[in-house]
Amino acid sequence: MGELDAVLKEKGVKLTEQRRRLLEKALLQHKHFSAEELYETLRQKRAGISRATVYRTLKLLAAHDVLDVHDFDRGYHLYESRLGRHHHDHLVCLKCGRITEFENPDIESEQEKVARHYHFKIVSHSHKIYGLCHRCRVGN
Amino acid sequence: MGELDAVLKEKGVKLTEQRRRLLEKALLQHKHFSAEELYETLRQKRAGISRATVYRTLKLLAAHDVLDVHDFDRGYHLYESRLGRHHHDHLVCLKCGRITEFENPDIESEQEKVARHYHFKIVSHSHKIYGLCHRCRVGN
DNA sequence: CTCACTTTGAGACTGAGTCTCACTTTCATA
DNA sequence: TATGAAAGTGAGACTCAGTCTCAAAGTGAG
Ligand SMILES: [Zn+2]
Ligand SMILES: [Zn+2]
Ligand SMILES: [Zn+2]
Ligand SMILES: [Zn+2]
Repeated sequence: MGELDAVLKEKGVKLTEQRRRLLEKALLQHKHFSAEELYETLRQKRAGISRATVYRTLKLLAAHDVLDVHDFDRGYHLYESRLGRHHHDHLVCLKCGRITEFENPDIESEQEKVARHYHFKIVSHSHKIYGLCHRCRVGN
Repeated sequence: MGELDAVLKEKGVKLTEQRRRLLEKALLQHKHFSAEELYETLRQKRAGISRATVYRTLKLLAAHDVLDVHDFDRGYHLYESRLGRHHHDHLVCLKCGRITEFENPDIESEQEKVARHYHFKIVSHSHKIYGLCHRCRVGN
């Protein structure tokens, strides 16, 4: 966590006690998680962090590129740590909800071509493919 | 509108008076619109359609592929008619909100490769590139 | 007609996320 | 160590897009 501490300090983000406790849990989650899930986990561990702080901190971390935020049409956001990970996009199963990650350099570079064509400066992008995953296809 | 009538009938969707009035307005919008915007327009024209019916009908039309629904991180959805249009994806300006459409066959076919690789059956996809549009870059 | 089925509207309700504001913590400077 | 401005926090009120309820109205086959 010392590394993270440094990363955040560099960005001018104070690592308060609440934020440290939140990060400890958030970074352990090896998959996508929601604000409410995280809040509930922290509440049960008596971590002493309010719902407001959970939402505020997740937003802050996302703004500083420590977390990615995803909207998979569930009515709430899912978060995912970016630390030590490559950019990737997602396949979302409409039946079981399973999320599969993929990386495709050709798509990434085509995007840049598109942006160049429109004189558009890319800041981020979101590419989601919805459908049926391997397991869910079988029954169809 | 006779064509649309046929399209809907075929899908088992009754074209009631309210739905017809909603479609009349929705299909005239040549750009992306929100449910509230549409409701407000209809209300001002005294079209006699409730908010509940607007939301219900938009959902119904989206389910039958008459409309596309987009989430551009505004906290509400935008809709767009699919009738007589090609599939396209979007560039979204973070500063002025402008939405630009693009079509890129290479990205589309790479997506299919990705899906094939994961034995995933694509139903739909959403590809959004966020950043600064041509006009907004100038000031930066 | 008639009866079952569908659609509609007014307004209550939901739920993720934000805001307020009094209180606490942090930290630079004295 | 003292001090005060600035930043962070918690409880709970609030927002607001979207959904639900249920009584009333429309539709349509027989
Ligand atoms: Zn990507
Ligand atoms: Zn991911
Ligand atoms: Zn596409
Ligand atoms: Zn579009």
